[in-house]
Amino acid sequence: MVSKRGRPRGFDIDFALDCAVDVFWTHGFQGASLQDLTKAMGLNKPSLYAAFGDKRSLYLKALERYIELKISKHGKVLMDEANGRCAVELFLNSMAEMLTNHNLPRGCFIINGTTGFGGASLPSEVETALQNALQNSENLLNKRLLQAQNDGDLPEKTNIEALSSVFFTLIAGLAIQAKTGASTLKLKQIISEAMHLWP
Amino acid sequence: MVSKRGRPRGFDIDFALDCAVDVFWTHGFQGASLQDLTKAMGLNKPSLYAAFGDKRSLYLKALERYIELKISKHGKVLMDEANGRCAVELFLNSMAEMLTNHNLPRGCFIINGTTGFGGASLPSEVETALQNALQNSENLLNKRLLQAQNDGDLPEKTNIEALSSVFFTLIAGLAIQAKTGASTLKLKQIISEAMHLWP
DNA sequence: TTTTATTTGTACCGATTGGTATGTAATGTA
DNA sequence: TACATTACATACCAATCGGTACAAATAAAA
Repeated sequence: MVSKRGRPRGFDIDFALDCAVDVFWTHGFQGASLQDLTKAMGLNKPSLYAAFGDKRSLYLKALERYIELKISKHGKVLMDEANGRCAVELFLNSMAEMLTNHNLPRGCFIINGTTGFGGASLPSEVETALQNALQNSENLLNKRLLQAQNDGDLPEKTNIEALSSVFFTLIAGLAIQAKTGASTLKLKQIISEAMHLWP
Repeated sequence: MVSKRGRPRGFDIDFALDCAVDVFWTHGFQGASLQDLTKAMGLNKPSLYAAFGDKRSLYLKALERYIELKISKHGKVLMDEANGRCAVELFLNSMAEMLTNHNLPRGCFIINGTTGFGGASLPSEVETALQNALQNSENLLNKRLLQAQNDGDLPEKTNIEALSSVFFTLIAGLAIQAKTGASTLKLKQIISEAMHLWP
Protein backbone atom coordinates (compact mmCIF):
# COMPACT_ATOMS: atom_id res chain seq x y z
CA MET A 1 0.00 0.00 0.00
CA VAL A 2 1.44 3.32 -1.10
CA SER A 3 0.94 6.17 1.32
CA LYS A 4 1.49 9.63 -0.15
CA ARG A 5 1.16 11.66 2.99
CA GLY A 6 3.73 14.29 3.74
CA ARG A 7 5.64 16.69 1.55
CA PRO A 8 6.35 15.13 -1.85
CA ARG A 9 9.93 14.50 -2.92
CA GLY A 10 11.32 17.32 -5.00
CA PHE A 11 13.69 15.24 -7.18
CA ASP A 12 13.63 12.12 -9.33
CA ILE A 13 15.21 9.36 -7.28
CA ASP A 14 16.40 7.32 -10.28
CA PHE A 15 17.91 10.33 -12.00
CA ALA A 16 19.68 11.23 -8.77
CA LEU A 17 21.10 7.71 -8.54
CA ASP A 18 22.31 7.94 -12.14
CA CYS A 19 24.17 11.11 -11.19
CA ALA A 20 25.71 9.33 -8.21
CA VAL A 21 26.87 6.54 -10.54
CA ASP A 22 28.74 9.09 -12.64
CA VAL A 23 30.43 10.65 -9.61
CA PHE A 24 31.55 7.31 -8.12
CA TRP A 25 32.57 6.09 -11.59
CA THR A 26 34.82 9.10 -12.03
CA HIS A 27 36.23 9.49 -8.52
CA GLY A 28 35.81 6.10 -6.83
CA PHE A 29 34.40 5.53 -3.37
CA GLN A 30 36.90 7.49 -1.35
CA GLY A 31 37.49 10.15 -3.99
CA ALA A 32 33.83 11.07 -4.26
CA SER A 33 32.96 13.54 -1.52
CA LEU A 34 29.46 14.16 -0.19
CA GLN A 35 29.81 17.63 -1.65
CA ASP A 36 30.54 16.20 -5.12
CA LEU A 37 27.59 13.86 -4.80
CA THR A 38 24.98 16.33 -3.53
CA LYS A 39 26.06 18.88 -6.12
CA ALA A 40 25.77 16.42 -9.01
CA MET A 41 22.55 14.88 -7.73
CA GLY A 42 20.94 18.27 -7.08
CA LEU A 43 19.91 17.70 -3.48
CA ASN A 44 21.09 18.39 0.07
CA LYS A 45 22.77 15.98 2.40
CA PRO A 46 19.69 15.27 4.57
CA SER A 47 17.68 14.41 1.46
CA LEU A 48 20.47 12.15 0.25
CA TYR A 49 20.64 10.33 3.56
CA ALA A 50 16.87 9.96 3.75
CA ALA A 51 16.66 8.53 0.25
CA PHE A 52 19.81 6.41 -0.01
CA GLY A 53 21.35 6.01 3.44
CA ASP A 54 25.02 6.72 4.06
CA LYS A 55 27.83 6.93 1.51
CA ARG A 56 28.54 3.19 1.58
CA SER A 57 24.89 2.35 1.01
CA LEU A 58 24.66 4.85 -1.85
CA TYR A 59 27.78 3.39 -3.46
CA LEU A 60 26.34 -0.13 -3.32
CA LYS A 61 23.11 1.07 -4.95
CA ALA A 62 25.12 2.94 -7.58
CA LEU A 63 27.20 -0.17 -8.31
CA GLU A 64 24.05 -2.26 -8.71
CA ARG A 65 22.61 0.31 -11.09
CA TYR A 66 25.83 0.52 -13.08
CA ILE A 67 25.81 -3.23 -13.58
CA GLU A 68 22.15 -3.18 -14.58
CA LEU A 69 22.39 -0.28 -17.02
CA LYS A 70 25.94 -0.47 -18.37
CA ILE A 71 27.25 -4.02 -17.98
CA SER A 72 24.48 -6.57 -18.26
CA LYS A 73 23.78 -5.84 -21.92
CA HIS A 74 27.29 -6.93 -22.89
CA GLY A 75 26.64 -10.20 -21.12
CA LYS A 76 23.54 -10.65 -23.27
CA VAL A 77 25.63 -10.15 -26.41
CA LEU A 78 28.04 -12.78 -25.13
CA MET A 79 25.35 -15.36 -24.43
CA ASP A 80 23.04 -14.72 -27.38
CA GLU A 81 25.48 -14.88 -30.27
CA ALA A 82 25.53 -18.45 -31.58
CA ASN A 83 29.14 -18.76 -32.69
CA GLY A 84 31.55 -18.92 -29.74
CA ARG A 85 34.38 -16.95 -31.26
CA CYS A 86 32.05 -14.25 -32.58
CA ALA A 87 30.33 -14.06 -29.21
CA VAL A 88 33.58 -13.32 -27.40
CA GLU A 89 34.76 -10.85 -30.03
CA LEU A 90 31.42 -9.00 -30.05
CA PHE A 91 31.42 -8.99 -26.26
CA LEU A 92 34.89 -7.49 -26.06
CA ASN A 93 34.15 -4.86 -28.69
CA SER A 94 30.88 -3.98 -27.00
CA MET A 95 32.76 -3.48 -23.73
CA ALA A 96 35.43 -1.43 -25.51
CA GLU A 97 32.85 0.97 -26.89
CA MET A 98 31.34 1.49 -23.47
CA LEU A 99 34.75 1.96 -21.82
CA THR A 100 35.70 4.74 -24.24
CA ASN A 101 32.27 6.35 -24.75
CA HIS A 102 32.79 10.10 -24.56
CA ASN A 103 29.37 10.58 -22.94
CA LEU A 104 30.38 8.38 -20.00
CA PRO A 105 33.17 8.52 -17.44
CA ARG A 106 36.33 6.85 -18.64
CA GLY A 107 37.02 3.22 -17.86
CA CYS A 108 35.02 0.77 -15.79
CA PHE A 109 33.24 1.65 -12.53
CA ILE A 110 34.16 -1.73 -11.06
CA ILE A 111 37.81 -1.89 -12.14
CA ASN A 112 38.30 1.72 -11.07
CA GLY A 113 36.92 0.75 -7.68
CA THR A 114 39.36 -2.08 -7.09
CA THR A 115 42.29 0.25 -6.50
CA GLY A 116 40.89 0.97 -3.05
CA PHE A 117 41.34 -2.71 -2.09
CA GLY A 118 43.51 -3.26 0.95
CA GLY A 119 42.99 0.24 2.25
CA ALA A 120 41.09 0.84 5.47
CA SER A 121 39.07 3.61 3.82
CA LEU A 122 37.09 1.15 1.67
CA PRO A 123 34.23 -0.52 3.62
CA SER A 124 34.42 -4.30 3.50
CA GLU A 125 30.91 -4.55 2.01
CA VAL A 126 32.06 -2.41 -0.90
CA GLU A 127 35.14 -4.54 -1.48
CA THR A 128 33.01 -7.69 -1.32
CA ALA A 129 30.44 -6.30 -3.75
CA LEU A 130 33.16 -5.36 -6.24
CA GLN A 131 34.79 -8.78 -5.87
CA ASN A 132 31.45 -10.43 -6.56
CA ALA A 133 30.88 -8.28 -9.63
CA LEU A 134 34.28 -9.27 -11.01
CA GLN A 135 33.68 -12.93 -10.23
CA ASN A 136 30.29 -12.87 -11.94
CA SER A 137 31.84 -11.49 -15.12
CA GLU A 138 34.57 -14.11 -15.19
CA ASN A 139 32.00 -16.83 -14.44
CA LEU A 140 29.84 -15.70 -17.34
CA LEU A 141 32.81 -15.80 -19.68
CA ASN A 142 33.72 -19.24 -18.38
CA LYS A 143 30.17 -20.47 -18.92
CA ARG A 144 30.12 -19.18 -22.49
CA LEU A 145 33.43 -20.83 -23.33
CA LEU A 146 32.21 -24.13 -21.92
CA GLN A 147 29.18 -23.85 -24.15
CA ALA A 148 31.44 -23.07 -27.11
CA GLN A 149 33.38 -26.22 -26.34
CA ASN A 150 30.16 -28.24 -26.28
CA ASP A 151 29.15 -26.62 -29.55
CA GLY A 152 32.43 -27.67 -31.13
CA ASP A 153 33.61 -24.06 -31.44
CA LEU A 154 36.57 -24.92 -29.20
CA PRO A 155 38.79 -28.04 -29.27
CA GLU A 156 38.07 -30.70 -26.64
CA LYS A 157 41.50 -30.25 -25.05
CA THR A 158 41.06 -26.52 -24.53
CA ASN A 159 41.80 -25.30 -20.98
CA ILE A 160 38.58 -23.35 -20.50
CA GLU A 161 39.58 -22.02 -17.09
CA ALA A 162 42.83 -20.58 -18.40
CA LEU A 163 41.23 -19.15 -21.54
CA SER A 164 38.45 -17.37 -19.70
CA SER A 165 40.98 -16.03 -17.19
CA VAL A 166 43.18 -14.56 -19.88
CA PHE A 167 40.20 -12.95 -21.64
CA PHE A 168 39.00 -11.56 -18.34
CA THR A 169 42.48 -10.22 -17.58
CA LEU A 170 42.40 -8.56 -20.97
CA ILE A 171 39.12 -6.83 -20.13
CA ALA A 172 40.66 -5.46 -16.94
CA GLY A 173 43.60 -4.22 -18.98
CA LEU A 174 41.30 -2.62 -21.54
CA ALA A 175 39.52 -0.79 -18.72
CA ILE A 176 42.86 0.61 -17.57
CA GLN A 177 43.78 1.57 -21.12
CA ALA A 178 40.47 3.41 -21.47
CA LYS A 179 40.93 5.14 -18.12
CA THR A 180 44.35 6.38 -19.17
CA GLY A 181 43.08 7.80 -22.44
CA ALA A 182 43.24 5.11 -25.12
CA SER A 183 40.81 5.57 -28.02
CA THR A 184 38.02 3.23 -29.12
CA LEU A 185 40.08 2.41 -32.22
CA LYS A 186 43.12 1.43 -30.18
CA LEU A 187 41.05 -0.85 -27.97
CA LYS A 188 39.52 -2.52 -31.00
CA GLN A 189 42.96 -3.09 -32.50
CA ILE A 190 44.05 -4.69 -29.25
CA ILE A 191 40.98 -6.91 -29.26
CA SER A 192 41.57 -7.89 -32.87
CA GLU A 193 45.09 -8.97 -31.98
CA ALA A 194 43.93 -10.67 -28.79
CA MET A 195 41.49 -12.88 -30.72
CA HIS A 196 44.53 -14.86 -31.86
CA LEU A 197 44.21 -16.42 -28.41
CA TRP A 198 41.27 -18.38 -29.77
CA PRO A 199 42.61 -21.87 -30.48
CA MET B 1 80.82 20.60 -1.13
CA VAL B 2 78.93 18.82 1.63
CA SER B 3 78.33 20.94 4.72
CA LYS B 4 77.49 18.97 7.86
CA ARG B 5 76.74 21.89 10.08
CA GLY B 6 73.67 21.82 12.21
CA ARG B 7 71.82 19.06 13.97
CA PRO B 8 72.23 15.78 12.07
CA ARG B 9 69.15 14.13 10.57
CA GLY B 10 67.69 11.54 12.89
CA PHE B 11 66.41 9.17 10.20
CA ASP B 12 67.64 7.46 7.05
CA ILE B 13 66.24 9.41 4.13
CA ASP B 14 66.27 6.47 1.71
CA PHE B 15 64.60 4.13 4.17
CA ALA B 16 61.95 6.78 4.82
CA LEU B 17 61.32 7.08 1.08
CA ASP B 18 60.99 3.31 0.82
CA CYS B 19 58.31 3.46 3.49
CA ALA B 20 56.53 6.22 1.59
CA VAL B 21 56.59 4.01 -1.52
CA ASP B 22 54.78 1.29 0.40
CA VAL B 23 52.11 3.69 1.67
CA PHE B 24 51.41 5.24 -1.76
CA TRP B 25 51.56 1.79 -3.37
CA THR B 26 48.86 0.55 -1.01
CA HIS B 27 46.61 3.59 -0.77
CA GLY B 28 47.32 5.69 -3.86
CA PHE B 29 47.98 9.41 -3.89
CA GLN B 30 44.70 10.61 -2.48
CA GLY B 31 44.18 7.65 -0.18
CA ALA B 32 47.52 8.07 1.56
CA SER B 33 47.17 10.64 4.32
CA LEU B 34 50.01 12.64 5.83
CA GLN B 35 49.26 10.75 9.03
CA ASP B 36 49.71 7.39 7.27
CA LEU B 37 52.94 8.61 5.72
CA THR B 38 54.56 10.14 8.80
CA LYS B 39 53.62 7.11 10.89
CA ALA B 40 55.11 4.64 8.39
CA MET B 41 58.18 6.77 7.74
CA GLY B 42 58.81 7.36 11.44
CA LEU B 43 59.05 11.14 11.32
CA ASN B 44 56.97 14.24 11.92
CA LYS B 45 55.34 16.40 9.32
CA PRO B 46 57.86 19.25 9.48
CA SER B 47 60.71 16.79 8.95
CA LEU B 48 58.86 15.25 6.03
CA TYR B 49 58.30 18.63 4.41
CA ALA B 50 61.89 19.69 4.95
CA ALA B 51 63.24 16.50 3.41
CA PHE B 52 60.78 15.78 0.60
CA GLY B 53 58.57 18.84 0.04
CA ASP B 54 54.80 18.53 -0.10
CA LYS B 55 52.72 15.42 -0.72
CA ARG B 56 52.85 15.76 -4.50
CA SER B 57 56.61 16.10 -4.48
CA LEU B 58 56.96 13.11 -2.17
CA TYR B 59 54.73 11.02 -4.42
CA LEU B 60 56.82 11.86 -7.47
CA LYS B 61 60.00 10.86 -5.63
CA ALA B 62 58.33 7.66 -4.45
CA LEU B 63 57.23 6.85 -7.99
CA GLU B 64 60.75 7.37 -9.28
CA ARG B 65 62.14 5.11 -6.58
CA TYR B 66 59.51 2.45 -7.26
CA ILE B 67 60.47 2.37 -10.91
CA GLU B 68 64.16 2.23 -10.06
CA LEU B 69 63.89 -0.53 -7.43
CA LYS B 70 60.91 -2.60 -8.52
CA ILE B 71 60.34 -2.12 -12.25
CA SER B 72 63.59 -1.50 -14.08
CA LYS B 73 64.97 -4.98 -13.39
CA HIS B 74 62.14 -6.57 -15.33
CA GLY B 75 63.03 -4.38 -18.26
CA LYS B 76 66.58 -5.72 -18.08
CA VAL B 77 65.26 -9.27 -18.25
CA LEU B 78 63.25 -8.30 -21.30
CA MET B 79 66.17 -6.72 -23.13
CA ASP B 80 68.94 -9.14 -22.10
CA GLU B 81 67.36 -12.48 -23.00
CA ALA B 82 68.41 -13.38 -26.52
CA ASN B 83 65.32 -15.22 -27.75
CA GLY B 84 62.40 -12.87 -28.33
CA ARG B 85 59.64 -15.19 -27.18
CA CYS B 86 61.55 -16.24 -24.08
CA ALA B 87 62.34 -12.60 -23.30
CA VAL B 88 58.66 -11.65 -23.26
CA GLU B 89 57.63 -14.71 -21.29
CA LEU B 90 60.38 -14.21 -18.70
CA PHE B 91 59.49 -10.54 -18.50
CA LEU B 92 55.81 -11.25 -17.85
CA ASN B 93 56.57 -13.93 -15.26
CA SER B 94 59.06 -11.67 -13.55
CA MET B 95 56.40 -8.97 -13.33
CA ALA B 96 53.84 -11.49 -12.07
CA GLU B 97 56.08 -12.52 -9.20
CA MET B 98 56.58 -8.93 -8.15
CA LEU B 99 52.85 -8.14 -8.43
CA THR B 100 51.93 -10.99 -6.09
CA ASN B 101 54.93 -10.91 -3.75
CA HIS B 102 53.58 -11.24 -0.21
CA ASN B 103 56.32 -8.98 1.15
CA LEU B 104 55.15 -6.11 -1.06
CA PRO B 105 51.87 -4.25 -1.46
CA ARG B 106 49.51 -5.93 -3.89
CA GLY B 107 49.47 -4.95 -7.55
CA CYS B 108 51.42 -2.22 -9.33
CA PHE B 109 52.13 1.22 -7.88
CA ILE B 110 51.64 2.80 -11.30
CA ILE B 111 48.49 0.97 -12.38
CA ASN B 112 46.98 1.52 -8.94
CA GLY B 113 47.68 5.22 -9.35
CA THR B 114 45.86 5.55 -12.67
CA THR B 115 42.43 5.23 -11.07
CA GLY B 116 42.74 8.81 -9.85
CA PHE B 117 42.90 10.03 -13.46
CA GLY B 118 40.26 12.58 -14.35
CA GLY B 119 39.65 13.56 -10.74
CA ALA B 120 40.55 17.02 -9.51
CA SER B 121 42.25 15.54 -6.46
CA LEU B 122 45.18 14.18 -8.50
CA PRO B 123 47.78 16.87 -9.34
CA SER B 124 48.45 17.12 -13.06
CA GLU B 125 52.18 16.50 -12.55
CA VAL B 126 51.33 13.19 -10.91
CA GLU B 127 49.04 12.17 -13.74
CA THR B 128 51.69 13.14 -16.27
CA ALA B 129 54.40 11.20 -14.45
CA LEU B 130 52.23 8.09 -14.32
CA GLN B 131 51.35 8.46 -18.01
CA ASN B 132 55.04 8.70 -18.84
CA ALA B 133 55.85 5.63 -16.79
CA LEU B 134 53.18 3.64 -18.65
CA GLN B 135 54.36 4.92 -22.01
CA ASN B 136 57.96 4.01 -21.23
CA SER B 137 56.96 0.44 -20.43
CA GLU B 138 54.98 0.04 -23.63
CA ASN B 139 57.81 1.63 -25.60
CA LEU B 140 60.31 -0.82 -24.16
CA LEU B 141 58.09 -3.74 -25.08
CA ASN B 142 57.67 -2.31 -28.56
CA LYS B 143 61.44 -1.92 -28.94
CA ARG B 144 62.05 -5.51 -27.86
CA LEU B 145 59.48 -6.88 -30.30
CA LEU B 146 61.02 -4.89 -33.14
CA GLN B 147 64.36 -6.41 -32.25
CA ALA B 148 62.76 -9.85 -32.19
CA GLN B 149 61.44 -9.21 -35.68
CA ASN B 150 64.91 -8.21 -36.85
CA ASP B 151 66.31 -11.34 -35.21
CA GLY B 152 63.82 -13.49 -37.09
CA ASP B 153 61.98 -14.43 -33.89
CA LEU B 154 58.84 -12.82 -35.30
CA PRO B 155 57.43 -13.04 -38.87
CA GLU B 156 58.07 -10.05 -41.15
CA LYS B 157 54.36 -9.32 -41.46
CA THR B 158 53.81 -9.11 -37.69
CA ASN B 159 52.00 -5.96 -36.50
CA ILE B 160 54.49 -4.99 -33.81
CA GLU B 161 52.45 -2.05 -32.58
CA ALA B 162 49.36 -4.19 -32.02
CA LEU B 163 51.30 -7.04 -30.43
CA SER B 164 53.11 -4.82 -27.93
CA SER B 165 49.82 -3.10 -27.11
CA VAL B 166 48.06 -6.34 -26.35
CA PHE B 167 50.94 -7.56 -24.17
CA PHE B 168 50.98 -4.25 -22.36
CA THR B 169 47.21 -4.41 -21.85
CA LEU B 170 47.72 -7.85 -20.37
CA ILE B 171 50.24 -6.50 -17.90
CA ALA B 172 47.72 -3.91 -16.76
CA GLY B 173 45.15 -6.67 -16.37
CA LEU B 174 47.60 -8.81 -14.41
CA ALA B 175 48.21 -5.89 -12.07
CA ILE B 176 44.46 -5.65 -11.43
CA GLN B 177 44.22 -9.41 -10.92
CA ALA B 178 47.04 -9.20 -8.37
CA LYS B 179 45.43 -6.26 -6.62
CA THR B 180 42.16 -8.16 -6.29
CA GLY B 181 43.82 -11.19 -4.78
CA ALA B 182 44.92 -13.54 -7.57
CA SER B 183 47.82 -15.86 -6.70
CA THR B 184 51.22 -16.07 -8.36
CA LEU B 185 50.20 -19.42 -9.80
CA LYS B 186 47.04 -18.02 -11.37
CA LEU B 187 48.98 -15.17 -12.97
CA LYS B 188 51.52 -17.61 -14.38
CA GLN B 189 48.75 -19.74 -15.84
CA ILE B 190 47.30 -16.66 -17.48
CA ILE B 191 50.70 -15.76 -18.90
CA SER B 192 51.21 -19.29 -20.18
CA GLU B 193 47.91 -19.07 -22.03
CA ALA B 194 48.64 -15.54 -23.23
CA MET B 195 51.88 -16.65 -24.88
CA HIS B 196 49.72 -18.22 -27.58
CA LEU B 197 49.55 -14.65 -28.86
CA TRP B 198 53.10 -15.11 -30.11
CA PRO B 199 52.77 -15.71 -33.86
C1' DT C 1 -9.25 23.50 10.18
C1' DT C 2 -6.47 20.55 12.71
C1' DT C 3 -3.47 16.64 12.79
C1' DT C 4 0.00 13.63 11.06
C1' DA C 5 3.65 12.38 8.00
C1' DT C 6 7.33 13.44 5.06
C1' DT C 7 10.85 16.54 2.66
C1' DT C 8 13.24 20.61 2.64
C1' DG C 9 17.14 24.00 3.69
C1' DT C 10 20.24 25.76 7.13
C1' DA C 11 23.31 25.38 10.33
C1' DC C 12 25.97 22.68 12.92
C1' DC C 13 28.90 18.50 14.90
C1' DG C 14 33.53 16.22 15.91
C1' DA C 15 37.20 14.33 13.24
C1' DT C 16 40.55 14.59 9.77
C1' DT C 17 42.69 16.82 5.80
C1' DG C 18 47.25 19.06 3.95
C1' DG C 19 50.35 22.32 5.60
C1' DT C 20 53.02 25.60 8.88
C1' DA C 21 54.68 28.78 12.83
C1' DT C 22 57.53 28.49 16.64
C1' DG C 23 60.60 27.41 20.06
C1' DT C 24 64.12 24.09 21.41
C1' DA C 25 67.76 20.53 20.79
C1' DA C 26 71.93 19.19 18.60
C1' DT C 27 75.71 19.72 15.80
C1' DG C 28 80.10 22.03 13.33
C1' DT C 29 82.73 26.32 13.16
C1' DA C 30 85.04 30.20 14.98
C1' DT D 1 82.69 29.30 24.93
C1' DA D 2 79.79 31.72 21.64
C1' DC D 3 77.62 31.55 17.19
C1' DA D 4 75.56 29.86 13.03
C1' DT D 5 73.04 26.24 11.12
C1' DT D 6 70.14 22.46 10.78
C1' DA D 7 66.54 19.19 12.60
C1' DC D 8 63.49 18.29 16.11
C1' DA D 9 58.61 18.07 18.50
C1' DT D 10 54.53 20.44 19.79
C1' DA D 11 50.88 22.83 18.78
C1' DC D 12 48.33 25.09 15.74
C1' DC D 13 45.88 26.77 11.12
C1' DA D 14 41.85 27.04 7.74
C1' DA D 15 39.39 23.83 4.98
C1' DT D 16 37.04 19.80 4.22
C1' DC D 17 35.46 15.26 5.60
C1' DG D 18 31.06 12.22 6.60
C1' DG D 19 27.04 12.74 9.12
C1' DT D 20 23.00 14.93 11.83
C1' DA D 21 19.69 18.15 14.75
C1' DC D 22 16.19 21.10 13.98
C1' DA D 23 12.60 23.80 12.37
C1' DA D 24 10.07 25.53 8.34
C1' DA D 25 7.45 23.82 4.35
C1' DT D 26 4.16 20.88 2.03
C1' DA D 27 1.15 17.49 1.39
C1' DA D 28 -2.81 13.90 2.61
C1' DA D 29 -5.94 12.40 6.18
C1' DA D 30 -9.15 13.28 9.97
